[in-house]
Amino acid sequence: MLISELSKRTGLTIHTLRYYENYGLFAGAANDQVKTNNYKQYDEGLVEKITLIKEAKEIGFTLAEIKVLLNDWHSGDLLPEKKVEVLKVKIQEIDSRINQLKRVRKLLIDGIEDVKKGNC
Amino acid sequence: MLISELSKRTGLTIHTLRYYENYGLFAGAANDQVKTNNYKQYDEGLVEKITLIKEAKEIGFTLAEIKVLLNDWHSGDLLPEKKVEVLKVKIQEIDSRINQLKRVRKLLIDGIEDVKKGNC
DNA sequence: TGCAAGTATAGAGTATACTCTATACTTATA
DNA sequence: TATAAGTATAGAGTATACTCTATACTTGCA
Repeated sequence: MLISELSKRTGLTIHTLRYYENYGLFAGAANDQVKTNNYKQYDEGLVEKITLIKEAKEIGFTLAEIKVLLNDWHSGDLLPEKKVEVLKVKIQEIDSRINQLKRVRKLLIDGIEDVKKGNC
Repeated sequence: MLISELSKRTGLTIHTLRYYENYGLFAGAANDQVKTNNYKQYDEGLVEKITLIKEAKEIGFTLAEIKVLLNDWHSGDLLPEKKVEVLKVKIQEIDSRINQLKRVRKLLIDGIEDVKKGNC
């Protein structure tokens, strides 16, 4: 598909997609058969990949972190044990974020109690 | 206390503290008795307040959101019911963040299974 | 064929949140 | 009393992640 369809499918603007492509998060490829233009084709699988990028960003990973993760993942030279390890580290990061959110959640719950008791 | 101590107590640099103060997240006050300088005094309670700011930032709230929250909180004209409501909204935001993290966590767990099964 | 719409590339501009520098004044200490 | 360290203010610079503009070429459709 061309970039405008990729944009529709992912909900990201063409500008953002081009920014991500230049950043190195993914790549389209011009069709060698077509000599008249340099239009890039993006394949189906990218939709899921970009959805993952969006999700990772929303939970607080930076583009730099996401890039490393994706590149490690797709470089053939990462052994299965290494892949499992990479995932486990990310899971730990997520767990500590969840715990931090729970701590703040508790502070807010306590805040409600305080307000109800007229303590503030 | 003066700004350098506030910096030590909160772990934020003097620059960052001044940035936050200019941004309107809190304020120190010069001592009227002292005419020779304009050094600002920051009181004890600020340490906790700034710790809260740090925590809120880490879980993804922007300075703008934090400012609104703090200002609402300390403006006398917020009724207790309103305060409870503000807190409940923030708790919901935290809950949806936790759920998003759990979704991604599950993706990663599935990823480990896939690697172990040799699916990728 | 004309022309609107799509694509590519390069580069400028923006928002957020710092981070650093310069300048000037004040305080503490050897 | 010099001088190093601390403080205040203003403003410039930086990093991240876009977002927009300009330019030029290509394609699709009336």
